[in-house]
Order: sequence, then C-alpha cells, then structure tokens
Amino acid sequence: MAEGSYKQFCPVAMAAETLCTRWTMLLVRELVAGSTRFNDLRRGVPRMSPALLSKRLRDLESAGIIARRRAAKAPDIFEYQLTPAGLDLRPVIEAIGIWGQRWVESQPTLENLDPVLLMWDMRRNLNTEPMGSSRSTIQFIYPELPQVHRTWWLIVEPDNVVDLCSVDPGFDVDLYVTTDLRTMTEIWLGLSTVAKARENERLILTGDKGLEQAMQRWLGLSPFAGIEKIAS
Amino acid sequence: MAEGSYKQFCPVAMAAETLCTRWTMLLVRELVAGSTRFNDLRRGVPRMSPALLSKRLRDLESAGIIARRRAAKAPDIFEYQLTPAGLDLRPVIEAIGIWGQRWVESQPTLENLDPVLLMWDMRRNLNTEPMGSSRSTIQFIYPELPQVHRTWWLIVEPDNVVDLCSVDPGFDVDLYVTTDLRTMTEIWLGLSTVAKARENERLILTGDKGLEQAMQRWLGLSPFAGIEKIAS
DNA sequence: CCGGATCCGGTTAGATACTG
DNA sequence: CAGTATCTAACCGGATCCGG
Repeated sequence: MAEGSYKQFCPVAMAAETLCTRWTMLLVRELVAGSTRFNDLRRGVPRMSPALLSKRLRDLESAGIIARRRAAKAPDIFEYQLTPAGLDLRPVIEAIGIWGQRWVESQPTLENLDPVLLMWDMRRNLNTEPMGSSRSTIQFIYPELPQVHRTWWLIVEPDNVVDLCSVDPGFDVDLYVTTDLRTMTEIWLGLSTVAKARENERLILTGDKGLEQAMQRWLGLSPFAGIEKIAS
Repeated sequence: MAEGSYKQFCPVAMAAETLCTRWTMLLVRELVAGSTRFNDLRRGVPRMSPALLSKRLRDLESAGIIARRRAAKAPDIFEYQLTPAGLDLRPVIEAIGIWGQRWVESQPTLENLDPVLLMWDMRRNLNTEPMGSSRSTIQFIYPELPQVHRTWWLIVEPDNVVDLCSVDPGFDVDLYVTTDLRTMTEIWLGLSTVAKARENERLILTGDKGLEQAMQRWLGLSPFAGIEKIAS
C-alpha cells in the first residue's frame, strides 16, 4: 500500500487512493479514449511532465488498471492497454464528465482554450459517415493565433481514416473553416452550434456546399456535448 | 481559476481540478452521506488535518458544491450543506465506490481496519425496521483491541433514533456481539455474512434470539456491499 | 466542546534539459 | 520513441495553539 494512503477500508477511499492523484483522472480519460502509446498520451496531457507521466503509468500498472506490453507490430515500442479493471473505469470518467459539463461554469472553462487539444479531440471524434467516397480535405483557420497554431488540415481518406496536419499536406481543400478558437471550442462543447456561429459571422464556411451543410454532423462533438449545462 | 489548473477545457479536467485533490473525494463522500458539521466531517476523515479540511471546505464552497451557513438551531455553529451541484455528485461517488468494490483487492483494503470508522458507518446505515417497539441495546466487543476501542454500544430508541457510545450508557444489553475487527469489517463490506462468521465461530451472538436471528437484516451494510467483488 | 489558525519539516509536482 | 535527471516551488502531514 502506498504511503499516501487514506487508511480507510471504504471502497471510495481505496479507489480514490489510486485515481484521485494529480493528473491521474485525465490520464485515464486518455486511455479510455483509446490512446495507448507514451507520446500519444503525452499529447493528451501536454502540461504533465514526462517524469510524472511515467510514474503515473507505473502506478496504474501496479493497480491493475493498465498493462504495459510491446506493440504487436513494432516490438521496440511499448503500449499501455486497459485491463478489464481499466475498461470498467469508463463509467467513472463519464460520471465526472457529466458533472463537469452540468455544473462547471462556461467562463472558467473557456479560459483554458487550447488549439492543439481541440484539433486532436476533433480528429478523434470525427464522424466520417456524411463524407463522400473520395478524399475530403478541410482546412481550419484561426486568424487570431500565432502562425504555428493558425492553420490545420483535417483529411478524411476514402477508407475513412482521419488525419490531422498542421503543415500543408498539399491536397486540394474542399472546405475552408475560418473562425476563432473560442467559438470553435464552444461548438465542440455543445455550448453553441455551427448555425448560431454562422449567423453571428463568427464562423465562415467556404467551399463544397455539401460539406458546408453537413458540418454539424461530420463534426463529432465532445462526448459530453449532449449534457445540458445548468451552471451559468 | 486555481493556479494548479490543468488548463484543459474538457469537462473531465474542469471537474477533476476541484474533485481530484487529496482528501476531497472522501470529504464529498461524507457530505453526500449526510454529515454537515466540521467535527462530524472530521470524524469521517480523521487522518485529515483540520487545516486542510478547512481549506477544502472553502474550495468546495467557492466551487459551488457546498454552502456554509449558521445552523438553524444553534446560530454559533456552522453547517456545510450540499447545493444542487453538490447533491449531483452522488453519481460520481457511486461510480467510484462501485469500481473500488469490484476491483480493489480485499487484502490491501483489510489492512485499513478502523473500529471508529466502522462503528460510525454502522450507526449511520443501521436498519431499524426489524427492531421492536421498545429500546434495543446491542453491545459490540472486539477482545483483540485496546480498551478504548474494545467495547461499543449501539442503542436504538423506540422512536428509531440510533445512538453510538463507547462508554457504558448503563442500559440493559439485549444482544452481545463478540467478534474481531477484520470479521466485522468483512461482513460490513459484503465480503462475508453473519451466518458464515458464526459458523466459523469468528462471531458470537448472545442474548435476545429475535435480534440474533435478524442481525443480517438490522445490520445495514456498506452502500457497496451488494456489488460483487471481481478482483481477488 | 466547536471551528478553526499557525508553524515547520517532508513529499510531491513543475520546469527544463538531456539521453539511448 | 520512450523515457531520465535535476532543481525549485508548491502542497501536505502532524503537532500545537487559540478564541468563542
């Protein structure tokens, strides 16, 4: 047992001992969302130091939540995969996320804008169903942001594999999305919609009319976007 | 926003910022279980320093989870009451508790035996329904423990108010329960039963036959006792 | 008793740089 | 890609003390 123990037999206490240390819940969120490799996990928790990430992964392993094994395809690369106990943490993440969506105010939330997290989340949840049978390239432009984070390309290949680039992949662009980071994040979180943002001209679409009309559908939202916010 | 922020707009991250700091989840558990006063909360988290408890209560207040107000009956005493946002944390505590019951192994759990926590939990969840219409006094004896924690009296008044004493209240005892702390905790957690413990003579009942037969019913168990443990 | 505040030493986490 | 190493700052635990 860890020295930091609560010394309580209560199941809540025993679980919290592992789960409620700094960064751990976000790390579990990334694992539940499907990330398995060290640097993928790191992208999901970019402000966590790699030393602490490494320690937390060892902690989760010894708690029986993940298993560290060599990747099947690349034996020199490690993968962290959820065990049955880890997979069963999904309801915990969902309960916390639902509470956060309902009760954490929008204002402090929207002080934490981050284009990298947003774009990777969008990539992860993109709905390829409304896409055609040929490749679709969508360019996002945040004019307010510094060069490195200003322009992004989302590419849906014919086999429905989704790719994200921050350097021009050279493909013809089917749809240009020009907006600001706050507006795009509000839409992602379900606090606004594509239609509302277009009305207010905070989001401008140019290009393929089909992709334009279908944006609210192909843009997969946050898993918690459907939960109604109660706090202001 | 706190300086310790994760800087992520994700609802899980925003919620975890408040909820996943040390002791906070256990404190919320106590609040959800019904404790409202500083020293009642303290009894539920006895190893938490009062300074940190005070800080956490202020944090929970500024997060909109509890409201600090003077008690209606005793205006010089403060009460910490859950707001609607706080009441809505019950599903979070339940999800964590269920996961803990399922996946945390019994062995580390049962290294955290604590007679004070156990007896107060038993008091809190006692089922008075099988009790008669007159006062019932049940004495618990843990022969292994030092004097101060060896003997406890659970008293159910005719109006179904439950009381817990660690000094002899002087009433006639209706039922004597002699056992060891580990056995009683296992029963409480649903890892054993009154019948099994009596078979193995790890739990001895003496006194009123009705109370004896009904012990498994009047002994309310941990809220998670019904969840099947999967881990060993 | 109730509801804290203060002080100090140890542990944990953040920042940054570096490596096989 | 997958981590270590190092240093500093923040947080936490434990004990003590205080005013009503």
